[in-house]
Amino acid sequence: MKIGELARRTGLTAHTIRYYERIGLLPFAIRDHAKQRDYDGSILPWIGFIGRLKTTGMPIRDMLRYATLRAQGDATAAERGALLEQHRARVRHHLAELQACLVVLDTKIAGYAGSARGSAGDAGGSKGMEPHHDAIQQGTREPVRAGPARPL
Amino acid sequence: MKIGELARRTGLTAHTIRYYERIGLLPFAIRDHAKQRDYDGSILPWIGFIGRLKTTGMPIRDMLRYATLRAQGDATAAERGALLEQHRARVRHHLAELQACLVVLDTKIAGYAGSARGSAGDAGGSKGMEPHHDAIQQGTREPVRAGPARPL
DNA sequence: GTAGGTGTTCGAGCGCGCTCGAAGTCAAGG
DNA sequence: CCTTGACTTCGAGCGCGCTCGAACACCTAC
Repeated sequence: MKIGELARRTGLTAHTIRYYERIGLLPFAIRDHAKQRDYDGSILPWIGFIGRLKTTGMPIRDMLRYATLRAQGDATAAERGALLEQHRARVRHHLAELQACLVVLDTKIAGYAGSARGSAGDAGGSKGMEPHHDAIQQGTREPVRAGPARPL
Repeated sequence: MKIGELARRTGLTAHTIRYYERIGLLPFAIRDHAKQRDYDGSILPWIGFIGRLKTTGMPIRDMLRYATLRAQGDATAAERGALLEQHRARVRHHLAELQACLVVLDTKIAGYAGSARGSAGDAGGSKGMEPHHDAIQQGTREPVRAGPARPL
């Protein structure tokens, strides 16, 4: 399999695949007579797993650590397991946060739906807002004016 | 409330708060006699909400859109509602993805735990891997060698 | 009066994860 | 033979979301 087909099958771009190889996230691919990368199917599960780590927000440097340990063989299994367990804990935490945020979002949206016609006012529950780090206690109403939003 | 206290209460840095004001995500704060920003508590729920949008992965430009609509008053309520609904759909989708990934992670970790001592081999289920975009069908085993991981 | 602490503006820089373009090589098809 | 197209390497550039430092202003306490 050449890089183009691998790209098609993984949803990555050829550029990205080469980039992953460059940084060591993918093994150095065997080249054919014309010095082109020649993949076999065994790379696919690994790329799939990388994709899942990425989806769950693992930074590349951690994936790299995992990949490196993997390359070192069975002796590193325990460390790899620990790494994944830490990651899982982070993912679970994030998941819980997301669920909490979803509830707030639901409330907010319900507020907008409720005030469908006529004076809308402050949609959704404007209390119980949690800050970035659980630091907000006080709460009145959200401000109505926002600055003259530059195009960024 | 001066910017330092607001920073403490929100978990943001003063730098970040100024940045948010600059780009229009926070309203232009009233300045006191010494031209220092003087906040009242009404900003807190808004910052809290921004934090939640951020947690759920909304890009700043979308928050900006929301903030701008908000600034335009009740007439934009419907559009704001739609915006949040779209966002909610994305968050739900992402949540589902995360949960699926968590299952895979669990399996993998169970595999590492199972092979605690002795020959570890390929920990976790090495089948059923989904690619980045559901494009991988084929699957054998993950590669063992990874390139000489450059420091990136 | 002076030191310390907190604030101000401005613009540059950073870390991440790609993304892209240039210039060249190679093989197959008409 | 010549075109087409997929590949190669290399290095620069980008979009995002901050992050930081410089140089200066101001208030308060000693």
